[in-house]
Amino acid sequence: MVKNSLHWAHNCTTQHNPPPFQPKGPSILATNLIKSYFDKGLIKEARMLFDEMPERDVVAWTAMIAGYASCNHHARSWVVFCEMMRKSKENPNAFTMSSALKACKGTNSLSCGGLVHGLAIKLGIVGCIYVDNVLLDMYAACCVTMDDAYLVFQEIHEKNDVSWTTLIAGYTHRGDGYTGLQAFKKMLSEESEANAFSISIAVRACASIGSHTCGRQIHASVVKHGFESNIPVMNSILDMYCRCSCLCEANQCFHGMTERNLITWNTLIAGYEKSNSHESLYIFSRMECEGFSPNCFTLSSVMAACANLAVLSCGQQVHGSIVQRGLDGNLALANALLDMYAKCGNIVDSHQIFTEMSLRDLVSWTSMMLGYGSHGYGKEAVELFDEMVMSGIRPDRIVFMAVLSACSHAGLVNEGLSYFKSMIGDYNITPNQEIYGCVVDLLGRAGRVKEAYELIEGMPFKPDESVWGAFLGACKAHRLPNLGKLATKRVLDLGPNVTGTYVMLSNLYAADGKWGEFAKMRKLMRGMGSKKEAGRSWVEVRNQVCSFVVGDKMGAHIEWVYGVLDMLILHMKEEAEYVPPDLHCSTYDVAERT
DNA sequence: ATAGGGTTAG
Repeated sequence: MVKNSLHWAHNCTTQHNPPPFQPKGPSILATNLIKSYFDKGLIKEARMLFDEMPERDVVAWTAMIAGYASCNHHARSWVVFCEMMRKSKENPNAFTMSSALKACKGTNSLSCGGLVHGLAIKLGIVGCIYVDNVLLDMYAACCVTMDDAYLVFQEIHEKNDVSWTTLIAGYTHRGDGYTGLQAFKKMLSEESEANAFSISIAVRACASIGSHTCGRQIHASVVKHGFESNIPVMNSILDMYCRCSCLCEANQCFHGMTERNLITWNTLIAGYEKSNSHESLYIFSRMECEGFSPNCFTLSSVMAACANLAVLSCGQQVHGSIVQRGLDGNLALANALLDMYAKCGNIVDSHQIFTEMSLRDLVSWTSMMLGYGSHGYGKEAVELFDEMVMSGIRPDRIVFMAVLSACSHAGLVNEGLSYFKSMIGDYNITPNQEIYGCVVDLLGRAGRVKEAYELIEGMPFKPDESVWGAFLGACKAHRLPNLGKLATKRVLDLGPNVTGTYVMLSNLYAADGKWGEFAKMRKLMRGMGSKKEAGRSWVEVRNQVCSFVVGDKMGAHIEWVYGVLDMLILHMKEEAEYVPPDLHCSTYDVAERT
């Protein structure tokens, strides 16, 4: 009774005569502090303060929801939103909604996002540009198509820069750079001027469709409008040149930048990784000299470069550095590591990384299967594929390619064919040139050349060089020069880039002992002035990678190479009565594919 | 007091 009347008295005084220095209700100070804790990444401190607040209003709740979302703790952000819906007497406002929708986007949860959308309509807070823009973003990120996102976009009465950028990013991030660029052009023609945000994503769109022509145009307008000092804009231009294989321009761009951040370096390192891994590692060392500390992105490109160069000891050093920095829980890095060990010939460590991973994605499984396949463990790769499907991961075209090529190398023809059928029938994946190439290779290696030919004839599109190349390989292996000749004719019909085909055909004649035809073909090739780069092999001797071609007699440290090769041959002989070809004086295989 | 878009890894 006393308590009740006191409570009443308290309410009475605050309502009629509010004391100026003791504001009732939740502390504005505490809410401010929660936000600044999150800004500094002090998540636990923010939570503790929030838990200690005796009263929480919408603003305090929203600060928590927004804080978690901004620190990429999207699931927690959503939990707090749900808690607020149960406990708070106040309704969420537009601020709350946009934060909650950001969390839905972050957890990729369309159902939650739809729920919030419905609630926003019920409470009458759609039409607020902040809410509409993030709704657009959520639908763009969570839906299979852009249809719903575009509906939201159309409904926005006064579209601003953010609406346009979000729309363009929606198309571009799902790989439809073409529509993204169209939207960018529409934005320019309709109302808005380009800003740094829309330019960055438009340049990304150019990169994704491989159009350095469009990219260069936007680069020119960047110079004209004075965006050259904006680092994200310049980073995306740098990335565009790298992805379009314009490494000269990329270099110019990089050196012209007055200010660089870690992403700038990462972009260049990743840009060089595929085409020039040596240079990529050199850029990495320069980056460290200039005082930048590598992160997950840097190290995964560096690891890929080590894998390409097959420098095991280097890769192991980077592995050490990853553990040292506490980054060994990173999924992409673990994927890069297992790929590196496999490509450096160390399938045991590769598999160990795979087993120790607490989380695996499609890339992890694919890399492990490719590793198994290239080491001749076809059966293990097939088992891994089934295990992956059992664990609930839906295979894509690339993982099918991995398992098909593993089957092909291990002679598991019927298994491979059944995966090919399952890919089309169960997963609705239409085979492309590479997949057909794999299946032709699968049949061809097993000597089922006629079936391979029938498969090619039944393809719904024109087979390219890779498909005919696989077929030619089979003709050579099974000594079918006439069929090979026919296949060669078909490749030559395709266009001018055919040096590899001549090499294969000439080797086909050689394998069949038709030295006259062989010589004729080689003469023809010399006349064309074309050169196919010789396939190289390599061994690591005393921490050095020694690379050589078949029949090499004058490479650096060639005596080491032959020493290792002799040792390998000895091992093989002991293992399986293997009879090696005469490696030291191979005459016709100089430019053979490896 | 609380909310928005852009750049890097297979």
